[in-house]
Amino acid sequence: MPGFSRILRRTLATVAAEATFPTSPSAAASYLYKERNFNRIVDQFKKSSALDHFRTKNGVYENVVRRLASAGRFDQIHEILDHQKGFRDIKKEGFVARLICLYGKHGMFDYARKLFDEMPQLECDRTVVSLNALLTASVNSKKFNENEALYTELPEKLGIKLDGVSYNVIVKGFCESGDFERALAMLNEMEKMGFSPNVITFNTLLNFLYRKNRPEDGDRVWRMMEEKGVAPDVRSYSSKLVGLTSRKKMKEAVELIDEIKSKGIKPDLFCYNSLIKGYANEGDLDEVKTWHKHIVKNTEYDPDKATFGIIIPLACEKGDADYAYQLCKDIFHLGCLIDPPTLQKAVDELVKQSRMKEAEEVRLLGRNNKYFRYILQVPATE
DNA sequence: GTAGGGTTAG
Repeated sequence: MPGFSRILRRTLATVAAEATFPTSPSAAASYLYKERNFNRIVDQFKKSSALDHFRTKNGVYENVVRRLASAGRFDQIHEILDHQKGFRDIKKEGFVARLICLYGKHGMFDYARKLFDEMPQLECDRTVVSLNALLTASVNSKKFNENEALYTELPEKLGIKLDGVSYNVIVKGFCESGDFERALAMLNEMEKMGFSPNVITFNTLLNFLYRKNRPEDGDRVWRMMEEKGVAPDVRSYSSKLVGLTSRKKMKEAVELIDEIKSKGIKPDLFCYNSLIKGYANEGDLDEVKTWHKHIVKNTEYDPDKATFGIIIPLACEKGDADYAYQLCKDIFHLGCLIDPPTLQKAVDELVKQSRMKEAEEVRLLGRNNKYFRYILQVPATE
């Protein structure tokens, strides 16, 4: 009875976890990454927060808050973040800025604002750092347009001067709300205030424009960046690549890859995946295979979830079951994440071609995935 | 410790 033994093992593991209450910050963190029960997570998170070093581990905070948010457990997000007020770090602005951002990432702007307003009572100084965190929270909560006062009136009211970071957040806000003209106007505004747009400012704009299919405006900003003597980095180029590949300008995209290299910049997985996506959109399985091989052989990167998510559906569509099957094995060999629907497509294609043994194998790989147990359907064999 | 890419495990 495999089902029963699994339940038994899980129960024993839980008992063991409770018995060996993690007292070191990193043990506490790794417990929280693994724990699946939200009530236990919240409880354990609050206890762990008492450990000084635990509170420096932003990764666990991000992870736990994100998981709670995707389960809609916003009360519990507030519960664990509000609990942080009981520790001395709450007097440190950087720590509070982190909390403000955490609220903002999941649409909880009102909580972010409340915490910002409470900072004086918490004996925590407010500078441009926490103001920027609040601005970021309003952008991430998509409340940017409603919150113009955050960058117009609030700085003056508190005697805080905006800095370059602030302007980059404001530019992002206008991009997110689709207002390219105001985003551009903000470049002039920031220069007037003595802050030069940097590569982050330009990348924010380029990413928005090329992704939203506005290549002419993208190229305009690119020229502006060159005029200002700001050197593009790999992220600038990968935005430009998206602009080319989404318009199926594959020849230019490949040339751009060479240009990147000639500048001494290493194209990263984002670049290669966008190239592969372009070829996949054209249904060109041969080119997709070529670039997949290129990643494996000539770069330091491993194909990732995004790569497989593009290639497997195409391989299935083209009826190349061998390739799809090989890719599925690669996923588990690399221990990488994959969307269940993608994997299901591979199973379906194998079944369609009556390759039941391989279909079953992929199904089992899905079930034993180290990150997640996928329940994949494969018709029972007679 | 606040700013830029595509996802993210209930």
